[in-house]
Amino acid sequence: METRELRYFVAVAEELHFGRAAQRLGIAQPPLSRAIQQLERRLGVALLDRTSRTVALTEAGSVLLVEARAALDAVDAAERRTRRAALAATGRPGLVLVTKANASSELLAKLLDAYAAEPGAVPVDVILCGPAEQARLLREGRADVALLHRPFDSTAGFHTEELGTEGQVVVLPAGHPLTTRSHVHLADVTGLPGLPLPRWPAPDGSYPPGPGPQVRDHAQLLQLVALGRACAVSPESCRAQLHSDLAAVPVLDAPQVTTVIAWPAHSRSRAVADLVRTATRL
Amino acid sequence: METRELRYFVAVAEELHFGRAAQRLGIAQPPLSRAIQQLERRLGVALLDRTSRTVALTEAGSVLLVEARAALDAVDAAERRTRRAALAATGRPGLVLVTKANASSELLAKLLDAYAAEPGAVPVDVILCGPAEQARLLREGRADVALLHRPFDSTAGFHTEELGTEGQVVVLPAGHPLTTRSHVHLADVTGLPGLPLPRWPAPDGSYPPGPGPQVRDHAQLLQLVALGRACAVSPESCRAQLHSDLAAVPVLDAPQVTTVIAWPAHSRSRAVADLVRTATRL
DNA sequence: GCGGATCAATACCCGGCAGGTATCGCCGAC
DNA sequence: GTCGGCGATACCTGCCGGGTATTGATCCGC
Repeated sequence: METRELRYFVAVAEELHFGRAAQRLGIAQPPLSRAIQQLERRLGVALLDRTSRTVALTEAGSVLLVEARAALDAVDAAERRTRRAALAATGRPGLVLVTKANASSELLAKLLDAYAAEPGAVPVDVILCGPAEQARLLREGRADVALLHRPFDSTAGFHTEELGTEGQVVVLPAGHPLTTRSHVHLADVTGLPGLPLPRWPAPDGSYPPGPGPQVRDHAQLLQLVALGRACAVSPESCRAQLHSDLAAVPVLDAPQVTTVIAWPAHSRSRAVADLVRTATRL
Repeated sequence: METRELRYFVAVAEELHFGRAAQRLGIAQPPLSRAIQQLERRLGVALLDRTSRTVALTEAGSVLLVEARAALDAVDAAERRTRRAALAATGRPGLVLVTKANASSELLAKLLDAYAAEPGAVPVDVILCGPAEQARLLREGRADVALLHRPFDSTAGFHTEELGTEGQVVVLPAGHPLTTRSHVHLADVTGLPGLPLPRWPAPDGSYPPGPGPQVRDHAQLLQLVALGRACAVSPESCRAQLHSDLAAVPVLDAPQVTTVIAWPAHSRSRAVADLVRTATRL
């Protein structure tokens, strides 16, 4: 299978419409029809159920859609990492580290300091992004290493080392009745009147349905909490960033959050290895 | 980048010889030279240092070699999983589970029994293979789910659930002086006179240099121990398979072994999800 | 129920590119 | 110096990817 065929199939599978898919690919519709037919013939598998009016994925087709996206990601990552390696060899060999904005900032500062003190350290660019974006950047070869937080972030496809574990707290507007408690349970904070938990975007950028406000990052969320429009359950290290109008109370039965440093499974970079080693020694 | 180009590049990078690579690919040498030149031009990156007598990988080239292999694996896995999905839809929807021969057999039996009792269970084929082969089979789409053992097996690229943790024992010929001890430490069993630890094959099938005998699976290893040619440090669940001519003594400071159930990150199979759920409830 | 609209499939043509053969140019070995 | 091995170049050919025109089938409005 050639990547061209996979790209064509993904386009059709996503559009479920040969004409639109062809337009998106910048080719005419007949060659696209033919390419998909060839792909099906070579695989010996029906990928699409098509009537002359409608197109639907077969069971095998929906498997291929997922797998083809993964394979195309791998090809793109190969290209990008090769380009990065060439740059690193000739010019400025820098690392790109990606982490969630407002998360583990203390750990991050310690890590960057400790790594910078290592012999042979290279400059590290830090990218701050919304949750669930880190994995994509790392997978696409746009970043060399990431700080992820289990169980929120999936670490599938990466090598990881655990850096630390912490409990979670509920962040509330200062003066809320619960802030007098020394601790609470999850059941105490779900469904608080007027303080719903927020909705985070799914990996595809869409928001699940529900009552809470939509948030893209932690700063937004804290602002909404301060406004009395939401409450938040967050790792306790976020306490360092709370203003006086916010209060945090430990949630005893919330899952422990593990911060891990993650890098692509095939990284051959000396700098990444050094950074990881530094991180594990913190 | 097309998979054809990647395949060509991998062949040249592995052979470091255009003529032999072309032969391996079943094409003539000139088109291969041209294809690699095009690839380099499109990437804007030198991949190979070539004189008219010798070919060597550049830094970027060795990155691409690793990444290209991973990308080609992903493409092949996409093809195989699609074919499997088509078979499952039309014919006998079976699962393929792969595990190390002689490992976790009790757990495996319990898992298969429990899963078979689930409503909607499908037949499960079990593949037993040598260590480090499981990950390959799973990655290549030849198996749906695997039992892996951390820290021996890398779980990079898979979703996993932990099933249990156990200590390790040293397996010795019956009557060996150490068998009278209630426990030992790692230092006690490395470098035992005449009883070296064995050498396991690397992922590429080659053996590291060293004194111990080469083994491919656990049964071979136990046989060598019985013959007084080696000793073995293994998870304690292997005790169930020891004959009377072998003895096991706990090793206090050997790393804990965690058995995990692993499946490809993009699995959409209902049967895999059921099996995993069953496993976590054991 | 009929005509038009819509959409995938088919028919057919063209140009580019993958692949082949022949050859060159370079370099190391003897 | 000559020969042999190896990658690059030159040039040709046929296939295949892509284009336009058209058909055939289904849904929809009236």
